[in-house]
Amino acid sequence: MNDLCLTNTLRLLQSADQIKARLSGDFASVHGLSVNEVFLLLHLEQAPLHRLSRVELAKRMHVSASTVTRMAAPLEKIGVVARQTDERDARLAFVVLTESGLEKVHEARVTFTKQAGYVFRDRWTQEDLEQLSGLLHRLIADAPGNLT
Amino acid sequence: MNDLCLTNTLRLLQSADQIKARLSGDFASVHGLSVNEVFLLLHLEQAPLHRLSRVELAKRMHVSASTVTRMAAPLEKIGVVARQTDERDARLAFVVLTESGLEKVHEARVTFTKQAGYVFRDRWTQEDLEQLSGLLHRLIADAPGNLT
DNA sequence: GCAATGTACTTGCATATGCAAGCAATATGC
DNA sequence: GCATATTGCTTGCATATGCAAGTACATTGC
Repeated sequence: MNDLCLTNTLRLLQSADQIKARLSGDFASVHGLSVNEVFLLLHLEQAPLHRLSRVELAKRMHVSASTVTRMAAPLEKIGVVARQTDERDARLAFVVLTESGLEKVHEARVTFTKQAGYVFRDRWTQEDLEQLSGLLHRLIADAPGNLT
Repeated sequence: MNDLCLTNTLRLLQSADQIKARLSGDFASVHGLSVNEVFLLLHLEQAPLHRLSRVELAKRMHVSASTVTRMAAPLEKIGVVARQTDERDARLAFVVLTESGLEKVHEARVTFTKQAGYVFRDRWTQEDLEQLSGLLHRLIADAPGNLT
């Protein structure tokens, strides 16, 4: 039982590393973005008003606040996100998706979908996929920022 | 169908990030190792003669060769791995697990198993776990260096 | 046998990231 | 209301990592 938990955890992490390695090449060449940058944009896309505070982004991406600060800077420079302050709380500095950023994330989603298709290309039935989807959902259902 | 592939890929990557974040704290405090270092040791543990060349390690870990070179250095310094050359091919520089390294990896496996138990702690039946195990296995079955 | 090519590893440089400290604004206790 | 604590963000420093170039060795083609 516990060994099965270990097996599953190892397989999950190894699968993720493998998939991430495949994705990173594509995003870099097609969109000039890293996998993590695409995830940041996806989080903003699904957020109300297409914006999130930096700490909220950090929590959802499982990175530190400083990482979000530093990831946002170049994304601002290329115009896909902007900085927005809150009227009530001057500490808050939202990261908000721009029009251009919304386009970018739609393009990235196409690439992502295509690559995701390759990952499961062989011998995966609709039923298999739904089964996996359901099981994985249980791992992230309670966490904030589920992108699915 | 393709959307299901995307959903699964997103969920897989998000689950992995979440789990990795949980693990990293534990390995650091309990063993003084990073998650990636533990994976390196696990790869060596399961390899014939408990050793692998640096490029082989790089492939299995989905990192660059230079990363392996640099990861091995501090691990050598603390004595858990050693460098070993090949008689036939002087280019090869194996990373080999020492006795101390073997102990370390057994300890780390205990921690890993415990944390893996927490990940699946609630409402996961034996059958659920076996189902997930089987599905994830198909994602990494063909890749070299499956740790399970 | 030797030149050309390929492979294994290392290193310099650039980027990415976490932690701890610092700063500014808000919230809390009294 | 004011001192203290907390929160959100940024920055300095250390570590981690990839890419490209360099080095040493092996393999191939002739």
